[in-house]
Amino acid sequence: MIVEVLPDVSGIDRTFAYDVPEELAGTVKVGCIVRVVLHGRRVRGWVVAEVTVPPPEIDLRPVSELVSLGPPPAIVDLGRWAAWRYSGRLRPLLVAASPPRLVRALPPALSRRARPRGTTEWLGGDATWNGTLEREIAAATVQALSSSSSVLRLPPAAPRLAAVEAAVEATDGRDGDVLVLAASRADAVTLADRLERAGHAVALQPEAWAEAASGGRIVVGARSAVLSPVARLRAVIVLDAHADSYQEERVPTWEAAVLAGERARRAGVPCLLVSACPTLDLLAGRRLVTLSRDAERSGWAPIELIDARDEDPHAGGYPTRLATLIRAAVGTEPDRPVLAVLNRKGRARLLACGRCRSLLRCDDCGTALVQLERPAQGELPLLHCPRCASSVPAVCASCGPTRPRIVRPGVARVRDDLAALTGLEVAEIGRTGAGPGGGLPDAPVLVGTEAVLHRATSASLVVFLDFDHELLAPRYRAGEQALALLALASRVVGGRRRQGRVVVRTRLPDHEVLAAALHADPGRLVTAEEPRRALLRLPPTTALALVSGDGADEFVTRLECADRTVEVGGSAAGHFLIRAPGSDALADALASAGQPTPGTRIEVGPRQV
DNA sequence: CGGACAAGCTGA
DNA sequence: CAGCTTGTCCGG
Repeated sequence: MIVEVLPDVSGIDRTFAYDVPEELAGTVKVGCIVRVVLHGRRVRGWVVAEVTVPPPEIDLRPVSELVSLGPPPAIVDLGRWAAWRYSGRLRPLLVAASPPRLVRALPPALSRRARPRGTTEWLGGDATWNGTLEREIAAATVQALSSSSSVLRLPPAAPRLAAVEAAVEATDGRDGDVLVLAASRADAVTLADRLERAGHAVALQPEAWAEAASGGRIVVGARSAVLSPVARLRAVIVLDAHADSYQEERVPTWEAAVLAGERARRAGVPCLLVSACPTLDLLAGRRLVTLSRDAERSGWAPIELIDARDEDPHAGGYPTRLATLIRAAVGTEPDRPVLAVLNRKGRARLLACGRCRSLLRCDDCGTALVQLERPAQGELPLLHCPRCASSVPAVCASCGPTRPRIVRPGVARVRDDLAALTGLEVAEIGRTGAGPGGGLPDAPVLVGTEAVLHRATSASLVVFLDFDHELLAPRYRAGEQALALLALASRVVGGRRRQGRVVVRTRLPDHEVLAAALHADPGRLVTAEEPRRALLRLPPTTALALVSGDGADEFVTRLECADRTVEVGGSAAGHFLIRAPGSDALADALASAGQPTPGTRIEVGPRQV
């Protein structure tokens, strides 16, 4: 037997043929991790194919050793598809699909145990929900599962466990296992724990890789679990499918929700995407199932707007109403903290009119304008729109020509300002640090970047100190990402049922993202966003890729010769934005340009555009 | 990636 | 021209 082996060596992007010796003949299969001698080195690699015709005039070396079991053949194939779809190498996908530690043999498969119906406990933060909502979620889940590909819109604070259990139960008649993806490792751990306590056998990925492969368990994990070795699937569920964390940040920049759809399609099983705020990309080509208006409303927190245009520009700091709201929340719920969320550090500054303090935005597309150069003495500055690439003089929509002022919260000052304003202890928390024993600091008010929303499990109030940085971020998905933040905040405070509140300080109180959250109707953002995307020819109307790095120039030149369906736009120095009519056309076009030279980065579905 | 080997540079 | 660096090629 002869096999093709892909070495686990980062610089090598091709396979080599090896001979399988007699003693390994029964055990070496596609997906296995083997050791081979390559160029005098002993390296690991994956068996990616069995070959019937040996390459001519090469005396083959033998496979030295079987190192570990690896992804099943169907996952090797899925990895190949993803490498094509995201114009990258297969190796990173096989790394993600492989067990974290060596696996020599699989544990026994679990036989299915019948669980008595109706005994499920609703645990943890879901305790305040009554049974009516769970029944509505279960019915919607069953309805969604009747389509091969659907989006279930569940409000942020709704018990996602109800949807997972309903899906498990509804597909009980079929053979195989349910695969559930969660947006973060922490979420996956929590979900696995709750499912186990409800009596299910669970294989948490990646550590229970072998258990997932042997079958009979619900397979739960974060992004990479979409490549877990489930031999027989009966459904795939992606929770919080809108989350950015589902996209791999290194190239190839594959998206777990996209792979989940393809995996389910190949297995002929339903793929259910669950999200409080489905993006246009998720909705494209899928059936949308929603709850009743009442049920959806109950899962979003009430949003309170603070119009920053009303603030006295000379007073500085935050308005007193903010202090009132924070003190009230601390007073009524002293055991849950107040979270104050600051926009990410180092983001672009916004410009506001020096007179009326309203933001200076592009007349054509609404993007925040930036000031690239200092104006000449006595002249009004020229402002630049990063999206339209046009330059306009500084003119305020309501007061005419104006001298712009930079709006940026003094990052270091915010904590002191809030402490002075509220008279409460305010602690600053970052992505990791602070707090004894890795927990959150024990202060009634916590300030940090959006990471605080991921780190705190519960809060009485979430305050977005300057939401305009999210609303107007120079990325086409800014609106969707901003709504996702409001959804996350709604979940952390527990929606309407837990009397949680979300306060948003903004100069754009009529923005459709805020309207969507205020009305607990994410569809409002979709309606507003759809025509804009079509007009500006952005996804899902088109598919994008960003080519950068050393070989970008050369690669893009070859691409333009090889394929006429794509459109190449240069943007920042050395970066090229590639636009194609769809993701398949994009992948084919990029593949037709041949192998990019080392140092060329191809980011399919770029996030920062 | 990392070893092999060739071409290029330096100093006596 | 030995001895070293730098660059390019290629792997079964």
